[in-house]
Amino acid sequence: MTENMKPITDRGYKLLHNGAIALSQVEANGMRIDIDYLNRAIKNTEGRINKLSTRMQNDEVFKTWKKLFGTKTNMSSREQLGKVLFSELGYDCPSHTKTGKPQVNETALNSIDLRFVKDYVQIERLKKTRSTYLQGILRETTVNEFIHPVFNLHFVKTFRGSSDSPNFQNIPIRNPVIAKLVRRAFIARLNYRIVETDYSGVEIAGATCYHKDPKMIAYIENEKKDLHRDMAGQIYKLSKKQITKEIRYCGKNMFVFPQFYGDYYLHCAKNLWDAISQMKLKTTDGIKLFDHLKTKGIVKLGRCDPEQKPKEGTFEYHLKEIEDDFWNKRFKRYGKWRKDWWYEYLKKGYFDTLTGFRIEGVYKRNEVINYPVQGTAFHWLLWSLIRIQKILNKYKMKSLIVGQIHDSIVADVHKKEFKNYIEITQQVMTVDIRKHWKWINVPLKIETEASPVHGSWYEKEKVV
DNA sequence: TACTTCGGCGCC
DNA sequence: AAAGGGCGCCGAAGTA
Repeated sequence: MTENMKPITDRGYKLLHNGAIALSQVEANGMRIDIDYLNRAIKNTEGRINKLSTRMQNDEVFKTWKKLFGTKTNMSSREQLGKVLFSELGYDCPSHTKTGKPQVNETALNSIDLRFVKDYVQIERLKKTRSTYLQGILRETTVNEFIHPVFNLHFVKTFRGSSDSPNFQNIPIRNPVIAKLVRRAFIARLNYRIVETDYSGVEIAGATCYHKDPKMIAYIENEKKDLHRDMAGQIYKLSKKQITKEIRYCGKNMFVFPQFYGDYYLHCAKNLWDAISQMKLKTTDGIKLFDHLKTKGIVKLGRCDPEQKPKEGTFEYHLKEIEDDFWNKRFKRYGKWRKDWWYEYLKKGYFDTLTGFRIEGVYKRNEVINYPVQGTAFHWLLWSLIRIQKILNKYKMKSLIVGQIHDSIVADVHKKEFKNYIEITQQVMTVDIRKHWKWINVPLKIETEASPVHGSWYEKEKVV
């Protein structure tokens, strides 16, 4: 256990006890791996890396690099690349690390328009894929072609779980090309299909059990209401009809979630503003967002200097107003909870989760607000996993739980048990759990995705 | 050679 | 008043 966490109720203790037993079975089950595919994929990736590498070595920038570092030249050294770009070639260094060195991450590199730099970013992405994933999974695959990832319950200070050897919880999914390259290696057993069941919006629901804000409850209960869309509309001054999927995405991932995690308007304003050009945002009627905002009187982001008050009429000023409105009007009760929860912690020196644990020690405000929510959300998943596995065992079903990713359960489901498995997860994760924890004050929803029989994890598709 | 720290990046 | 929460794994560079 981490030093500052302990169960303070019988239920809390039992959850971890039964959770450890359940996860040990998950580990023993393991997931089937296509070794032949992995070997092919490694070779292919190798080829792509070599091709890019050759092109880079013929580039003018590389000559400068070699002049600077001679025999010490290492094309995968970010530090060296930083010196080449920011000291030698005179490009602007947008930011520095906490130890004062130039930051050479993807954001910084994307600001430089050179083929050499684009090739570098691409090659690093492929190397990450090769080493951490393709080779990393192959290394952990046993002679009978299974991996058995470890699922820990006692390392994470928020009461979440973690996974290692290999880490089952960070397999690529957002970049579709990389996702396919890696996930194709995870395959279903013969006559089985891979089924992944996610709790949707679980942290928002978890938080609602603490703050009990009636407006948030309404958002969750009413299928027609959509917080991310509403915020996107307020941010970019749009009507519901004008909001595209991309614009909603920005509202969700650059305002709503960051705000819940304790971010503030300056950071949000900058991201939301940059997204307009980077994602080429347009309304559903094809109007560029910059043009649209101009008609509403906003033409500038503002200086985004934390030391200075934002000027009226700027986008940052607008975001400051939205943030105020968000916490003091729209979700007034939630905003009050955050203050009360923090001051209560300052008085007592600890805080308790609804699932029966105490977290003691020195924490920052954002940690005190986030830990109970993150932990509670994971405990819902863990409780469900234990219950589902018990049912699978009790009825001697062939289907097996093979992994857990914080708010989702991955199983290898026998083709004849598919419908049954869906019913079990639905019952346990949305109905039974609310009988176990009476303080859950919002409906819980799940989403299921499944691969074809004999398919790979990459091929999963929504089950309706 | 073995170990640690840092920065980076994959995921929720 | 402060100003994004949580992981694990990799390679580079420094140290012993």
